[in-house]
Amino acid sequence: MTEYAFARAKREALEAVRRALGEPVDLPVVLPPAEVNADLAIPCFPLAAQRRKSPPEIAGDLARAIQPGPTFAAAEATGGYLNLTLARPAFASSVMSELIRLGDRYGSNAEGAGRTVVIDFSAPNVAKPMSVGHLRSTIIGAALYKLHGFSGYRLVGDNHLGDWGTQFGALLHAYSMWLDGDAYEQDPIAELLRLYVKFEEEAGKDPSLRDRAREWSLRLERGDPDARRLWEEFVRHSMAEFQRTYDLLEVSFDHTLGESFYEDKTREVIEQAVARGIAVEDEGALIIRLDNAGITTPVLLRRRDGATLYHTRDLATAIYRIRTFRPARILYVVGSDQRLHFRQLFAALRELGFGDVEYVHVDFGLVRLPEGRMSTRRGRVVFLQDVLEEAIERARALVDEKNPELPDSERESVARIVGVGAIKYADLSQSRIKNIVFDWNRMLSLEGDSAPYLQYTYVRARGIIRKAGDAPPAEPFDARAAASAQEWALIKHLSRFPEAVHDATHTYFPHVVANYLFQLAQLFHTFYHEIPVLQAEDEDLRRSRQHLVGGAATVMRTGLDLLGIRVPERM
RNA sequence: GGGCCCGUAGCUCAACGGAUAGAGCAAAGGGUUUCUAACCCUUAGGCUGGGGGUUCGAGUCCCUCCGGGCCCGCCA
Repeated sequence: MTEYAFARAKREALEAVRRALGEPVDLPVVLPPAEVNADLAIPCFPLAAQRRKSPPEIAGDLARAIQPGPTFAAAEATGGYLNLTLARPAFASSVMSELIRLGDRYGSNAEGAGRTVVIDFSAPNVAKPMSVGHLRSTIIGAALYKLHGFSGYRLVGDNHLGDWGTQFGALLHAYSMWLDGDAYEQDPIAELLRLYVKFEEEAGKDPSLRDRAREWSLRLERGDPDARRLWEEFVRHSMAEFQRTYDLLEVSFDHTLGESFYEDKTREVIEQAVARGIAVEDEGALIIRLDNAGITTPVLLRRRDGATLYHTRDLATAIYRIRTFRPARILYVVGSDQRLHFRQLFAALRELGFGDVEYVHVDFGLVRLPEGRMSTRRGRVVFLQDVLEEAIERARALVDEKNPELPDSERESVARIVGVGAIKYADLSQSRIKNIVFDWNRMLSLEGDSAPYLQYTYVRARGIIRKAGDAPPAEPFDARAAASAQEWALIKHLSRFPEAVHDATHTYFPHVVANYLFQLAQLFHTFYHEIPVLQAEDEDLRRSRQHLVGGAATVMRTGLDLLGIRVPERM
């Protein structure tokens, strides 16, 4: 497997220290703060106690022991830190040739080779429009999908539609009572939403409606043709509606196997649990106790009335995935309000003998409105489609203003790329753990720390390359193109892209990549402002700077692609 | 009542246990005859919710209190 220049430098730094000490110590290798004139630093404090020497003494000894060589040009001690300065020409040239050689594969690795990851994401509920709440799972899941692909995993993206359960009983009943045929004809999902809200209102006044809903629910489960036909119609209408949103988001799935797909697979789960002796009757229901795993709330496999529950279906789903895809890892990109549910699910799977799969609940905070939690039932909800359309509209207004000379069709496509990118970036640029209070202006921001800022970086870089006529990259890389602070900072940052990708994949935090790219954008804009490329003093320098610009463009495009964000050539 | 998560500049957020905690927005000022100003450069802004502890070193780990969010067998 390839070791990138930055990782190699860190490894060599440690090895140099080990050689100097004559023993295999393990120390952190960190980046010195900006005001320190060095490229890597090793804190020597942990060595002090055992050696009965002060950290500055040890750092000083090490600095003297490490002679300038092909990797490090200088070593010096500042306080308890050993500060190392990279040999610029060699390092710059390594980074640049990696970039040329790998192109848009730069940053990728083969860690996942031969392993399969199943990613369960998006999973909207049928018969309801997607709200901005569903955006998170969809976008975080899509990013993790690409990130794992970049690490060589075989990928299975599965949209686990909420197309089953008691809510369909309510909907079927409401449909039978209050359907407005014309409205349904016009916009089926809007009418189904109205029916759902209506049912909740009426059931609040007359609880016996819940019994009607249960009856419909039972008819559906038993395969009653009328109930079944309507349900299939609801699913079909919903899928068509979802597809419009997925098209805009440019998200796709390898499978869309909703909960209903597993309905006939729950019996085997129950039998297996009973056979293994882990399922027990309790108050008429069938449960799995998880006290051994430190979980006091048991999993419910079967209700008193014989119906299965979502836990049962989730178990059947996991088992089906394990048998069908043989995954090393299954990711569930689902909100943190379901943490307990997944702890239970994973513990139950281990009890059932499926313990050799790595299960991860990639949880994220809720999207709330300023006035409180979103509630479809109470009409307090922001629809995803509306947000996307508004974003594209705002982006279009801006393109029209900034670049009226672009052809109409290009302005349209730029508006889409920028608008949708802004939405995705607003979500992916912050840690997924925290709750988000939805704010139109914040989510649709097109300046500062936002997708367009990063896209504009690419556009500027591409502008230079285009004007230069796409000349082949300069090799060897001219050392003078790493001489200024701006150039050197940019090169060093480019060298850290593989690490950012790696960290994001391992922690399931796409924002690590987003933050990396934002920094890249800042460094590039500063570079762009102060370092002439096309007007460089001579041909060698010009071509090497051009090469650097090209590398920044490639990394920006690759990184944004991993986040599911596209780049325009002009904007 | 029990459990989990969050609390960092006015606002929204970053920060593998490492040096003087950084950005964006908002505020004040400056920059375009030179590769796209959706940009760049200044300035100002902090007891990292409070209090204890562990560590050479804590925004980060542990305990506790306060504030907010979420969850706690017959919904998903």
